[in-house]
Parts: sequence; structure tokens; C-alpha cells
Amino acid sequence: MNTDKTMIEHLTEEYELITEGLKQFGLTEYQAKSYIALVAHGVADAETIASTANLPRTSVYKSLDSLHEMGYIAVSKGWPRIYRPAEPLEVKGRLIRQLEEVFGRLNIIYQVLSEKGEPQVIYTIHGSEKVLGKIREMVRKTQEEFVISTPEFTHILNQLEHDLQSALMRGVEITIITAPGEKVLEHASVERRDGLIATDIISDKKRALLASPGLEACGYTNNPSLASHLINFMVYLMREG
Amino acid sequence: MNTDKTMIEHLTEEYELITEGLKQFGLTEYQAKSYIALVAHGVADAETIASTANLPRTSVYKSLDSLHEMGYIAVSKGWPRIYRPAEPLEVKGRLIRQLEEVFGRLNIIYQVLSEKGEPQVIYTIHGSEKVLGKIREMVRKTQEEFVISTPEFTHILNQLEHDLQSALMRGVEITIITAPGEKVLEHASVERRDGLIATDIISDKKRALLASPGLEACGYTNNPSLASHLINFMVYLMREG
DNA sequence: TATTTTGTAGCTGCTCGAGCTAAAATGAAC
DNA sequence: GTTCATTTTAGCTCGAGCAGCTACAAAATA
Repeated sequence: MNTDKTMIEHLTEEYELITEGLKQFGLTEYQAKSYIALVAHGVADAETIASTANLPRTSVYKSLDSLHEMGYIAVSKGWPRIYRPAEPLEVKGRLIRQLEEVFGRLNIIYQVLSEKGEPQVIYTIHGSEKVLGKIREMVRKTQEEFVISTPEFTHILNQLEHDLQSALMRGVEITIITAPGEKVLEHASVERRDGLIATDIISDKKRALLASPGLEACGYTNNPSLASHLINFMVYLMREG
Repeated sequence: MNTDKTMIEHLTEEYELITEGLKQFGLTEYQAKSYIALVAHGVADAETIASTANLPRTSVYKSLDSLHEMGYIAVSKGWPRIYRPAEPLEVKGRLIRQLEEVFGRLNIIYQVLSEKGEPQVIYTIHGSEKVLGKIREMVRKTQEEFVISTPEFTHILNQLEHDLQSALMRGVEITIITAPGEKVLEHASVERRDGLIATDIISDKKRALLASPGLEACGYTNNPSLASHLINFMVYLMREG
């Protein structure tokens, strides 16, 4: 019967295993312990949970409140309040749905990029100088078509006039969508719009850049499938607007 | 084209959504951002991740190290080190398996107790006085059979002799499993064993108590199905030992 | 050897949960 | 209706762990 210890240890282990597991999925220690204790009782008041899980009574109210907000448990209106756990399988279902959601999104990104297996496809650039530098690089690399939509084309033109001119010279077709009153380029097709906020650039349908107002930060990709994905999105939005 | 903002916002939102989602499942902010950036690149070095996710370069090493330990990413041996993400679906699979495990265990507890829908089935009691009080209560409630396995029966006997005697008087069959040299009761069946550590008590096959050494804490249940579950476990262990 | 790039160590400060104390709200007892 | 016990809220301190740095060591390149 020296297996006695194994028995109580088995239960303690089980309890700690579940506690740790729940902590992995976003519960604090008190929340995990409270929830397990409540599941073990089926129905209980705060006092019962506190003594079962060996937690400070006043802290248990906080855990139970937060568990209720998270949908792990139900609370009666009476006095004293009586708590019931949501069915473990129901909670599990919710968590799995969240997992599907998050990793589904991640997987889309992963799939798009692994189609071609190209490394170094997405950049994020911070600081308006670096962003302008990236835009200059894009202009220079463009061979056929350059589309830019920005509320502050004047500023960009001042910085990049030389590069834009030489692009025109070598036959690049430039389309500018900008606000009324902004200075533009000759020999480029121009469209005037109000309400522009961010800067979007697409070059040769295979490089795309999206910059925040003031060019503080931007995202950039040279992945053709991702770029065309963004183009589709943009076209869709233009039709709607 | 005032939907421009929607476009970059859409991406930012997506990014933050995934970040928050991953944080829900146990990643820190840096870990989440690093992992997303790495998924977006497919392959990258630390510097790339840092500038993409806009994180301090030196901190990224820590995030990437921990992500590697958690199995979210793979690391090359070369110099500089090159990182690759584990496939999102693979990571998802692992997490789902963890969920199944944890909530499977919880559900067993839930099922056992909801069979009868009995509330207040499990108690945890702390402090040796309270534990002894609970044992006394069990002795008094016993009508037919009382089995106790403990290394320190002398101590318990000193405290509960009167209650145990009166149980014998009313015809209760008492079985004592304890260490050699411990004082026991007349008219009870006694078994001597070495290596006892914890105290286990089963009363009328429907109440069970498991106490830690020194009676510091114990678990108690009056749920018949749970108690018989524990009995089976005990019997199984006794056969093995 | 000098210089840049890559990686390590370790600090500060902040957030948030654990663990309390005090006191308010609610209901029961007299 | 006042007193008492129980339940619930509010808010405090303390410590762990993470964000965000600096300084420096190690490796590669010139």
C-alpha cells in the first residue's frame, strides 16, 4: 500500500495539470482554480469555491466576475449569488473557434507567400525619410505602369521630381490620384478626389506600398500574388466609392 | 477614393486582430508580433523581424528564442541565424490537442458529477483540526462499513476513540490498514503495512476522504459515483502493490 | 587591425495579478 | 427598528514578468 501516495498525488497532479492547461489558454491562476472548483461542484456560492480551491474569499468574487464576462460561468441573481459553470465542451468549442479564426488568418498570409516561396516579401518601414526612399526605389524599378494615390502629391513631387521625370522619359505610364490643388506632373493621367487620407502605390502590378498619412510608416511588398490581391481590393473599393 | 484609409486600416486591423488572438493563447506581445512577421516573410533573420514588426532588435532575439522553445518556429545553425515559422496549421493542431486534453479531463469531472446533479459534492478542507472534524463526521455517519488506511492511526485513535467505539457498538465493520507499531482498535480487522504516506478513508462505499500527510489538507466527496470511482482506483492499486 | 554586423547580458520601469484589509450592502434575528 | 452575521465591493501593497533600453561580447568582413 505504498501506492497510497500515488492516489492523492494522482488527483493533485490532475488538478495542477488542468490548472496549468487553462492558464495556457488565457486564464489567470485564480480564474483557473475557481473554474475547476466550480465544475467539480456543479453549483456553488463564492464561499464554497474559496474554501474548495483554497483561495482568499474576497478574491474569488473577482475571478468569478471575470469568468462570467468571459462566458465560462453563469451567475444567478439571488442573494447570495449562486454560480454554475458553462459546460466544458461548450467552452472548448468557443476556444477552438477562436483558434480557427486566428490561425485561419495567419494561414492565408502563409499560403499567399509560400506559393512562390519567395523570401523577404513584406517590409514595414518607419520614418518618413525611409518611406520616401522606398518610394524612390519603386519609381526607379518601374518599367511600365505606376499608379499613385495620395493626398499630398506636391510633397512627394518635390522630393522625387527627377526620378518621376526620368520614368516618364523611358515610357512609364503614370497615373496620379490626388486632391484638388495639389501640383502634378505633365504627361501623366491625373484624377482629382477629395477625402484622400493614406498613400497607396502600385508599380507594374507586382509591387505595392501602403503608407500612413504623413508617410510615417508603410507596408511594402514585391510579391506579385500579394500585390495583385491588394490591387483587387483597391479596385473593388474604387467601384464602391 | 476616401476608402483609401479603409484599406490600410484593414491590414492594420487584421494585424492587430491576429496579435490579440495569439496573446489569448499564451504568447506575449513581442512573441505574437515576431511570429506574425516571420510568417509574413517565410524566412528571415532577426534584423528583418525587428524592423518589420517595429520591435527593438535585441528584444527580438528573446522572443524568437522562446518561440523556438515553444515549437512555433525553427532556427538554422548558420551565422547569422535564419528563422522559419512552423506551419500555422501545425501549430493550430498542437494547440487544439492541448485543448482536447484539458477540457477532456474537465469534462470527466463534469460528467461524473452531473450524472446525479448533486450539488456540493466535493470539499477541500485545510488545517488538521478541520480535517479531523471531517473524519469524525464521517465516522458518525457510517452505518455499515468503514475502511481507513493511514500511517498514523494512533493519532487519529487518540482523537476519535469514543466515536470509533460507538461505531463498533452499533455494528459497523471497521478495517484498519496502518503501520506496524501503531495502536489499533479491538474488534476491528487490522492489516499492517510499511510505506504508508497519505490517509484514505472510505465509508459505506459512498463517502471518500483523501488526506495529505499530517492531515494538513484533504479532499472529501459524498458523491456515490465519484466515491466508487476512487474505490476502484484504490483496489486497483492494492492489487498492484 | 579596424569596422560593421550579429548576438548576449542585464538593467529600469511598468503592468497586472496575488493576497490582503476595511467597509459597505443585504438579509436575518430579536 | 436595531443589531448582528453574512455576502459583496473597493482599494491597497507587493512581487513576477514583460517592454524597452544600454552596454558589451563574438563573429565576420575589409
